[in-house]
Amino acid sequence: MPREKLHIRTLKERYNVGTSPLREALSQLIAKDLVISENQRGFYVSDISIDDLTDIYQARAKIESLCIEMAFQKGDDHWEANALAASHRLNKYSESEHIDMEEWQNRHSAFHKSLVAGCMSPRLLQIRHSLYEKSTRYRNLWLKENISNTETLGINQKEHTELLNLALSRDTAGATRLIEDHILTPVEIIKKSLSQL
Amino acid sequence: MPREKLHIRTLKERYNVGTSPLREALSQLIAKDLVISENQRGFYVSDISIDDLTDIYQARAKIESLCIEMAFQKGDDHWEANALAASHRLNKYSESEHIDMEEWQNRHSAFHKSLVAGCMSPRLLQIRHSLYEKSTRYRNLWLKENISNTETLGINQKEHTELLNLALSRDTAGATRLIEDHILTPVEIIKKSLSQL
DNA sequence: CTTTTATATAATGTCGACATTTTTAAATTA
DNA sequence: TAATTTAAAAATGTCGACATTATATAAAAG
Repeated sequence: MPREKLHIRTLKERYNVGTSPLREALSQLIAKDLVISENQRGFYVSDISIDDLTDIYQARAKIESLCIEMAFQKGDDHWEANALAASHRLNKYSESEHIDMEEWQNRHSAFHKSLVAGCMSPRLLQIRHSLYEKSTRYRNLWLKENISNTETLGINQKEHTELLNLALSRDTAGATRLIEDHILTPVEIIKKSLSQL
Repeated sequence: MPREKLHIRTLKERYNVGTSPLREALSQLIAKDLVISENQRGFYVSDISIDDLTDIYQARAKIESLCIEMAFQKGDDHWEANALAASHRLNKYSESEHIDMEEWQNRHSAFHKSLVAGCMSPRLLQIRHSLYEKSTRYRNLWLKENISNTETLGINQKEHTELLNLALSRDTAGATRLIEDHILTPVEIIKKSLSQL
């Protein structure tokens, strides 16, 4: 849980590893902003907050928008084809009878990834991925609320097909506006979940 | 040097530390993309390349542009005042007799930082800083070329004052165009330095 | 002479013990 | 009783030794 102390001794026993690998693992989590360390005072799970939530999602929206803008400039036939394929996979699964949330998430993120891939910038894509990972704890709150909410999933789906059409017609202004809204949509719902904790 | 092997034994002796702190230091350098590690095969200094150079600088240009755009929307009186002050400090030093490159760099980055600070997004500013650090090895090549080049420094200075004016008049379109050019200017020069290595 | 195999050498990564620092608890003092 | 000091306990971070893996060298086979 956020702000929870991470005792070296406990973690060593839980994962059956020594000091070195454990501390290196924690180093990697620090790089992902999931863990915080104070010198000589140990490790803690990073805190979460509404401010942090909004900052991350706004940054994500802007970065995603930027990647899409660049992708619309540089994207070639293969980019279009891959986006079309990813959209199809997501569409089919969203219409299926029983929806496994993990599989849906995979296809969902694969679709968005196929769109931004056209920007051809390893660094921007890396930044985008990093922000996505940082939003995971908040996204999980959204998933718990909407695990069986078919209505919001339907709206979501409409936005995806619209996004694909905007991509194929290279409507940059429309796409950037839509994607920013699309990403920011869950924020208000998550805010409520957060204040209930 | 890029691609150089980093031997644990050698580093331990050089810095008089044990295994653990050394490996954690290397972990931090890996997070900064300055070091690469292959499992059971040790650590290496990250490679540099023209592709990487252009990618980093283009990403920097876009992120800086984004931060400025947001700062122009959200910036208040204090933001304007701080930018004005930072500009003044940079201006005065650029006109001074003897220029110490380190001090110039401090004032230079402080000026740009004062502009983007208005965006009020810790995450975006963190991303920006991270990219700036990643460009350091390439920037050093530029500095070696232009350490005593007063002409390029003069052009640079004009752009800075123009940027401040655009900020005070909230000319977003003009500022984003200028800042992207401003950041990308050194790229061609660095490319030449790189191909000479 | 080249390629493959076996051996020796060197380097990496992991572990548990130890020294240092922080935290908790008790005792003393105001 | 509250605050400060002192002592005990617990946790962190560092070190050097050891086991494992990769590399370099030498021998053997084709």
